[in-house]
Amino acid sequence: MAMRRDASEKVTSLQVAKRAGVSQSAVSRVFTPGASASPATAEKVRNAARELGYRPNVLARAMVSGRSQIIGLVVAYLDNYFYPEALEKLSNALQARGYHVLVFMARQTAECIDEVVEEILDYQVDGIIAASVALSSQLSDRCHEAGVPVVLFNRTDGAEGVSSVASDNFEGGRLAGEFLIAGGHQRIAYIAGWEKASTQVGREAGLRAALGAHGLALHGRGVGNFRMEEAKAATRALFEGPGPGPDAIFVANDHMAFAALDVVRGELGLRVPEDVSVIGFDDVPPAAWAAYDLTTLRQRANRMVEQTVDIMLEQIDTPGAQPRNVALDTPLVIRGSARIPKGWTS
Amino acid sequence: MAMRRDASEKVTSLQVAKRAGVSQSAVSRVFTPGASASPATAEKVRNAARELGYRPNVLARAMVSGRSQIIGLVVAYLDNYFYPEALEKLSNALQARGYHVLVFMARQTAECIDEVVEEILDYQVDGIIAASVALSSQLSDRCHEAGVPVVLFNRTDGAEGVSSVASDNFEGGRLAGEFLIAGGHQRIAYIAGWEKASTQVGREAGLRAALGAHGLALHGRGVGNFRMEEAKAATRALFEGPGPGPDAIFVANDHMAFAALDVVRGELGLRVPEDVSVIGFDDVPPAAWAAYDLTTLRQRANRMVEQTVDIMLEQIDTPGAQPRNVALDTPLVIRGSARIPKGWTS
DNA sequence: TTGAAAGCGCTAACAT
DNA sequence: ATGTTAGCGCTTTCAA
Repeated sequence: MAMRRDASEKVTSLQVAKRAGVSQSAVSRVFTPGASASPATAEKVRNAARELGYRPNVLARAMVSGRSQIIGLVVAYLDNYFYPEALEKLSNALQARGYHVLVFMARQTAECIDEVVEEILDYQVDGIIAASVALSSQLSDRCHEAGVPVVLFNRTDGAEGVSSVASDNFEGGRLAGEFLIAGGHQRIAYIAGWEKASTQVGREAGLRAALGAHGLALHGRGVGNFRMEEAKAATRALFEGPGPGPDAIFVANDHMAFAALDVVRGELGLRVPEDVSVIGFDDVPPAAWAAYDLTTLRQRANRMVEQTVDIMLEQIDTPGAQPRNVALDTPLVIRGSARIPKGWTS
Repeated sequence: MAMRRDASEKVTSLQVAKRAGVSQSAVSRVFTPGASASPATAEKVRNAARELGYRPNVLARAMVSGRSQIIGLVVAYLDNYFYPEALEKLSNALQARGYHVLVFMARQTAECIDEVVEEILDYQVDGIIAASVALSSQLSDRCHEAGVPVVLFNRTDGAEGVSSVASDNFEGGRLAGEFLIAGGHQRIAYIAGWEKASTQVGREAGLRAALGAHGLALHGRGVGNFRMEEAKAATRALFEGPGPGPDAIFVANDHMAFAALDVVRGELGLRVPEDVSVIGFDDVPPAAWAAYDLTTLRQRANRMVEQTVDIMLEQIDTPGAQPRNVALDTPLVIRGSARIPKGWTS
C-alpha cells in the first residue's frame, strides 16, 4: 500500500534512503539496471520506495547519464493515414523498450525543419526519427555533431551517413506498371506526389521503367502533391482535352488514390475497374474498406517500425555504429479497383 | 555563422559565458524570459551563443525550474481518425506555446493505464492530456498529488476535480434522432460504442430521448465497441431475424458508420439513403469523401483543442485554478447518407 | 545589473 | 557491497 502523502509533492531517493536506513546511492543502485546491491538492501529499499510511492526522476537521471529515454519524432502531417498507423506502432514499440516519443510537427519548409530540429535537440533526445520529412545534410550534420542518431522513416533523401527505413519504391512502381500492362491497359497515367519526396521519385521511376520495358509511354501525368484536393484536380485534368482519357491510373499514394476514385466514379461517372483501373500505394486501412476496395502496393508498416526501432537502438547503444539503409519489398494487394490480368501470379 | 565545432558535443552556458566575458549566470539571465540583463551584456552573450551554437538545455532547466515544457498525452488508439487529427492540432497548438507532446499509448485496461500514468509522471511532465481514455479517481488523485494537472479530451468520466473538454454528446444524439424522425423514419436502430465510454453513453441517451419524445422506441441495438469489425457484425445482426430491419441507423461514431455503410450497401445491397439512412458522429475527414458522404454530427476539433490548451496552460500557470469542464455543441453536417426531411432547418 | 554560491535529483567513480 | 563525493547544466537567491 502506498502511504498517504498528503502534502508531499515529490519523493526523492534521499527520502527513500532515510526510510530504508541506507545511503542515497544505495537507492540509486537498486533502481539502476546494471548496478549491484545485496538482496537485503534491495528489499529494504524497494519496500521504502513502495511505501513512499517513489519513482526515479527520468530527467535527473538523464542529466547525469546522458540518456533521456526520449526519441524525437518529426512528422509533417497526419492526414495521410499511413503516419498515424506508423506513429502508433512506433510509439508502442519504443515504449516496450523503455523509450517514449516526443512529437514535433513540421511544415516542409526548410526553415521550419531547421527550427524544429533545434527544438528537438534542446530536449536532449536520444535519437530522432524523421517521418515524411527530408533532412538537409546540414541538419543531419548538426545532429551528428550533437551525438544524436537520426533515422529517416519512409524517406531516403537524407544526406549520406544517415540511416533510413523505407520501401523499395522503384520496385513497387514497377510492379504496379507490370500489373496494369498485363491487365491490358494501354493508356496508363500517373498522379505524382510531392515532387521532391524520395517516395514519389522512386514510384514514378519504377512505373516508367515498366512502361518502357513494354514500349509504352506515360499517357498522362498530373501532380497531386500528396494532397486530396490537388489530386482531384489532377485527375479531372487527365480526362479533359480532345484525346481519350487514361484507362488506368497509378497514384503515388492511397490518400490521393481515394480522391482519384471519387472523381473517376463520382464526378465522371466512369466504372472502376471496367472503364478505368486505379492503383494506389501504402495500403492504409481505408484502402480495404468496401467503398474503395483499392488495389495497392502495401508498405509493410510493422516491419518498417521494427527496423526503425532496431536501428535506432543500435545507434544509441553503439555510438560508432554504421548507419543502415533498409528498403523493404512492397507486395501488391489485389482488390477490386484494378482489372486483374488473367493468370496473374504474384 | 555558427563556428566550426569539430569534436564538441555540448555547448554549455559556461562556455558561452567565458567567450562573452561574463558570468555563467549572466548567460542564464539572457536566455530566461523574465530575467534582467543590460542590453550590452545581452548582446555580448547572444553573439557568443550564436558563434558557439549554444541553446539552453531544456532538461537542466526543468530540473531547477520544475517546468519540463512537456505535456504527456495518453491515447488508446489512432485508428479512429478523430484522434490523429486531434493529436496533430494539439501538438501544433502546444508547440506554438513552447510545449511539446510526449506520447503514451495505453490499452483500455485499468492496469495498463495505471502503469502508463506512472511512466508519464516519471518524465516530470507539466500536464497530462488523456484522450479517448478514462482515468480512475485514484489516478487523478495521484496526478493531483504530484501537482500535475489533467485534462480529459473527448471524455468526461474522470473523477470530480478533473478538467475535461468534450462535446455535448447528449444533444448531438438527440439531434440525430430528431433529424431521422423528421425524415419519416420509424424503425431507428443504434450501434453503440464501447459501453463504458462517456461519449457512447451520452450519444445513446440523446437518441433515446428524441425517440421517447415522439413516442418511439429503439428498433434495434448492437454494440460495435468503436471497432469496425464488431460494428459490421452488429449491423448484420440488425437485419437478421424475422421482422423488418431498421430504416435508419445512428452509429456512435463515424469510424463504425463506415463499417455499417459497407455492410448495408455492399453486403446487403440496400440503397442509402433510400432504403436505410445512416448517421455517424465526429465528422472525421473520410466522412466527407464522396464514397461515404456521411451525414454526421461534427465534433469541433479545433475548438476542442483550443479549449484543452487554454485550460491546460491555465492549470499549469495557476496552481490553485478550478478545474473546468467544457461541452461544445455538435452541428449536424448534412450529407447524402441520410434522407433529408422536407423543410428541415438548422 | 551582475557575480558567487547553492542546489534541482540523480548516477558514477572512488574509497572503504 | 556500500557510503562519500563530485558533478550533469541550469535557475535563483544573495550580496555587492
